Amino acid sequence: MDKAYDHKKVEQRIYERWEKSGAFVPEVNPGGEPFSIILPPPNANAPLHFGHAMYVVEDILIRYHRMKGDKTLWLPGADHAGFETQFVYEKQLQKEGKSRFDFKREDLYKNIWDFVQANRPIMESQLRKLGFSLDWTRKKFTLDEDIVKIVYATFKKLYDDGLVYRAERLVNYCTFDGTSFSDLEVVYEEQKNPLFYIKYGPLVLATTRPETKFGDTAVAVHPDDKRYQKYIGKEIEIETVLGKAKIKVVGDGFVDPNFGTGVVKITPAHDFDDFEVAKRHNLPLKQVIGFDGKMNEKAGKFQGLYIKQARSAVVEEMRKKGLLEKIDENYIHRIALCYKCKNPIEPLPLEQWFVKMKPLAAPAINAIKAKKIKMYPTRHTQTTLQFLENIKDWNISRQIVWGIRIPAWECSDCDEWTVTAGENPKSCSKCKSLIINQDDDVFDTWFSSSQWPFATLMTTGNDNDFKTFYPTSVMETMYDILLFWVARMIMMGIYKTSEIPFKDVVLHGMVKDPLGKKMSKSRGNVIDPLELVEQYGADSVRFALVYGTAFGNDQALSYPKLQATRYFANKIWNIGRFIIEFKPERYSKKISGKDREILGKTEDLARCVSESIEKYRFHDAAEALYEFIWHEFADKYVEEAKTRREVSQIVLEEVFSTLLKLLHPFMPFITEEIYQKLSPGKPLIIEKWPHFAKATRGKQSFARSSKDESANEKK
RNA sequence: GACCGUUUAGCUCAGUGGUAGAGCGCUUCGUUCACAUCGAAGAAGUCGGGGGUUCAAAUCCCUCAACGGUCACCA
Repeated sequence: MDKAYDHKKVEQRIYERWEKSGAFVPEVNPGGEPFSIILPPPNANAPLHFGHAMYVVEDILIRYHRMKGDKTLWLPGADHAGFETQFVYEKQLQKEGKSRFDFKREDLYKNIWDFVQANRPIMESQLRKLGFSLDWTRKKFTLDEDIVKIVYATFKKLYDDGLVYRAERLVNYCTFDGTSFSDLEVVYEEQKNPLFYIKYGPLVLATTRPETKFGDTAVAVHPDDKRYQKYIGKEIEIETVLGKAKIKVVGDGFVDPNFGTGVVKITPAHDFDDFEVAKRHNLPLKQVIGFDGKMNEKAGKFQGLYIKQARSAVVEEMRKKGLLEKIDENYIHRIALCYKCKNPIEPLPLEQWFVKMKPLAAPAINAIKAKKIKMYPTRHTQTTLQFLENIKDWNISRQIVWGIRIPAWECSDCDEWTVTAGENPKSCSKCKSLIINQDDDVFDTWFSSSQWPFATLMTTGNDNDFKTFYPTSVMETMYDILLFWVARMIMMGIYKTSEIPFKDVVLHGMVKDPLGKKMSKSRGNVIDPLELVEQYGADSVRFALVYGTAFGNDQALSYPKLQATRYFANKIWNIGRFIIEFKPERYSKKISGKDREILGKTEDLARCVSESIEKYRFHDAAEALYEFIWHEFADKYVEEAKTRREVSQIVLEEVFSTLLKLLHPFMPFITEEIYQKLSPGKPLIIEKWPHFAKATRGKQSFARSSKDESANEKK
């Protein structure tokens, strides 16, 4: 054996051997209890980031259960990541001086498809380099034909059940990206913007958006506001930048008499509140901003100006006409931004497909409250319930091409929609007209993702997989997509299969840069996990991510910690070297008190590690392993063994072999490599998990209790 | 505005009622015999502030503060 551990000589060779031997497929334990995790599918278009490296905790669970003899499945996949991927692709087009509008729909789709197919293998090889024991024979892609078929069928079922409807509503529209978004994809930012006080005939009102005034169809005041009661229900004459006009005054409780002047302009086509007010008072919708982000013909001479230009132009005109009473320059409010390009989101009226969420949320709420689905750390339960209890209908239409095209056709004769489970309809389902056109839009990528657990297991090619592995045991991902993904999987899973999609939701924290800042491309502080794997070895990176931070908390990437875990790997290597290569002459077959003691403590460690893994307290397990292997086994037992007259090689090897097994889920490569040298034959990955008696030793953590005992010994 | 998280040794962080811990850093010593990627010893903390419960609080309760985050339609 080399004097120091060299991961570069080991990792790839070991991984290939595991994969070829079939160790990753559940059939390796045919008689065991099912244990399954569906890997959150990484975006197919991009290399992995540090969040993905945190999937190491899934590998720990999988390897632990595999060694325990469970029929264990970890199913990998890739996500087409609709808008995200198209966005990346469009950036690339931009560099070439092109835009998506230079291509026909089919060509653009084909190009992105090729782009994704070229990138996907990178991501998959990276998962291998991290040592993840995924069953590659069952890998799925969100655009696989059989997956798409299931997504279509779900949409059809929702439609038939009256849970999907098409309606013209205000949607969150990004005029820069040219698509609408769901509420979750809107981010809010505090900004200081001028608040303009505008004269409306006899009234004055405050607004941040004077350019939308062409879309006003009323003015609202609070019904009890004495100042304005005489106007309610009447029309007032106002002078505008486009000349004289008449406008209705309505009384509505939503108006806060204490804000501004207590008068609000009602612009139903461009404001969510106003849209609701308009519904209550039967006010018309007047759209003055187009989907291109420019003022339309209803804005008169301001037509063609972008929103921001129009705002200053209108303000300037109002100033000239004396319509501007004052400007509050220090007004701070929150404005809606596109989560991706950070430009303002425009509320615009658009016909879209919506999913009625309340009926879907109710059973999900019940499942969580009844503890059929549990969350770790538990604090996330409240967040999820709060979201589900206040849920609104979900806009699932996206105006992009990269995704699953919505299987709905509009009749050009009767305007009725025909929805199918994917097949092309011959004619309109209502009037039988032959002239029908498919919706151009595609599904929100989360709509298909929400079906991932059952969609994958139904399409592995193995008919028993769904029956065997659904509901899955654990859904593990980062907490930032709890609402986007996990909550929706619960709802769609229960809707489609009448069963929960998974039992335990386990959520890891964010890996931040060494200064504790979130990694992001714009900040330029992104660290490639694979570079660290190259430098420190996969085992060290894995262990560093689990060790030293309570599971579920955010952590800053720490180079000292990576170095420490690499030293740890080297320490283990050298313990192995000592036991395997430096056999002194004085070994005996007698088992001494010291031997019995270390055997007992090792059993305690096995219990501690097992219990910690099952409670998703991976950091406890890692710390116990680190402490025991280094400071108990190596520093005390092995050191002392050098000076003893007689040493039991059997105990030495037995304990060490147990330690390798316990450590294997965390550091699979080095443990496998040493294990093969210690006892060539059966791969460690499918060895039996160490046995331990059920009895507990009290509440103290293992690491501490072992320390206390050694302190006592000295006395 | 509501909710959540964090606040413990110089740094990064464990620790949910019973005499304050780890890694890194620092000090001293040792070690040619598995490992200098080693070993032994040590210095270092009013556990954010204040109040309360308890025989006992870093840990439970109340309150305040700072930082981070999530959700919420206020023009």
